[in-house]
Amino acid sequence: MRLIVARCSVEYTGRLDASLPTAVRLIMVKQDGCIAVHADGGAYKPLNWMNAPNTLVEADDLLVVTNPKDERLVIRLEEVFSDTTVLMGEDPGLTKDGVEAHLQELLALTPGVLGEGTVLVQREYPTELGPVDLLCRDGTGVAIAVEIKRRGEIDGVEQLSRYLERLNRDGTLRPVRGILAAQVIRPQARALAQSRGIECVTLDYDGLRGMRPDELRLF
Amino acid sequence: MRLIVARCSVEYTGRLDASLPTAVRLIMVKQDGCIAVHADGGAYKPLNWMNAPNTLVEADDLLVVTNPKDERLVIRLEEVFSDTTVLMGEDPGLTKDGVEAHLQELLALTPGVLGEGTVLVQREYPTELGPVDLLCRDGTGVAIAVEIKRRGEIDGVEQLSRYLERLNRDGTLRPVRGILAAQVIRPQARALAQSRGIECVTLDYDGLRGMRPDELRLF
DNA sequence: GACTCTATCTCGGTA
DNA sequence: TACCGAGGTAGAGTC
Repeated sequence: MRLIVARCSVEYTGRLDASLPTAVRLIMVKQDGCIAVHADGGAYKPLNWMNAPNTLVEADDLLVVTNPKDERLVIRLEEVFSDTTVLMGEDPGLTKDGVEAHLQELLALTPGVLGEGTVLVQREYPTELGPVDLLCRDGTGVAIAVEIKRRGEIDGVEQLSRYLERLNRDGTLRPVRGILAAQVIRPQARALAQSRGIECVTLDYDGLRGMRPDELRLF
Repeated sequence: MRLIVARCSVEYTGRLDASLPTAVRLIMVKQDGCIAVHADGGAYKPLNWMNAPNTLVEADDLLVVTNPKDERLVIRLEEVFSDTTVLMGEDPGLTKDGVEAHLQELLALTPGVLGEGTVLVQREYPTELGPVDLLCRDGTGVAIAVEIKRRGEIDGVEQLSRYLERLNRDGTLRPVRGILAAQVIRPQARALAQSRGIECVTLDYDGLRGMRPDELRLF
């Protein structure tokens, strides 16, 4: 990784046009060729950047980065305060715990929390509009489409509504109940769900984890 | 801005749990207190980060960052290769051209591209659910709600559907046509739009810019 | 503070 | 490659 601290101005042309007047900034050039220009505030977003794959040409006081999609980043260096290169090697990468996929996995193992007698039919049940997270049947045999979210918001209700509309066209499934299952559900999402006859279930991630049959046996 | 290059491991707990095994990385500590940990690949996203406002406590070989939302980032420094601080000052910030707001501006000037005789009634026409980008009337006087996007996706269709549902309750407007106008429109969005009777119009940003009356007069 | 929506979204998965 | 969906989305604007 190459770290340049310099007074510079930057122009980007591509998906839109953006320009950055002169100031002192950090320019990060990474091993894979991608570039980010950071100011001294706001952790996340670079002011300007260019992702790999791209081509970096250095000429005089200019850094010109172009990519196959005809995007172009031009950095004019006006005063370089430091320019150092560090060898870092491969990164082993991040492991995450608690994303939507884990919720789905856990809920698939314990569908009973959606109601006494509920059993799993299929995960990622396909429809024309995309896969339903879980297809279940309740204690009386009625089909349930379950949309799982970490945070239940209005989008999730819309998504489930679209699936339900499609699933209810299928005579072998109809009528299909809808359940939005999430760790927290926003009042607005709850209201919209109710107005469409969609049920809301709040999930307790640690609770679900505790109910996994394989883990129960350990204690 | 403080730049630390170090062999380190990182743990984040908060909205989820994430952990990063030992490797050499760049740790950026910015003036506003926010922190980002970068590997030597992938321009945009830090591996881990913590936005302002937060509290940084440095103790021995640990950097512990906590914020009011009970998120916590712990960086264990195992070998520090460099640790430098640079003064950068305020950044004048980025100016952009070609974002959705510009599309809206241009389309408001040339509503005719939505159909012969179409005229603008109002930009940002308010509804209970938020403002409709453009309210127009077509050549025959029928109202049109226009949702403008750079990229037309399924969310845009949902958004416009909600607006249309509200607008059609208004006797002075009803019936209201819906148009999704975007530079590119995804097939799924197009399909959903069609099933809801919403029309799709593809916009050419440079073309629109060329049609602006004030610019036409220049040539 | 809560809500809404844009984004050069990024990133990962899949067909 | 394009499409689709999740994200610790972030960030800006509004109320």
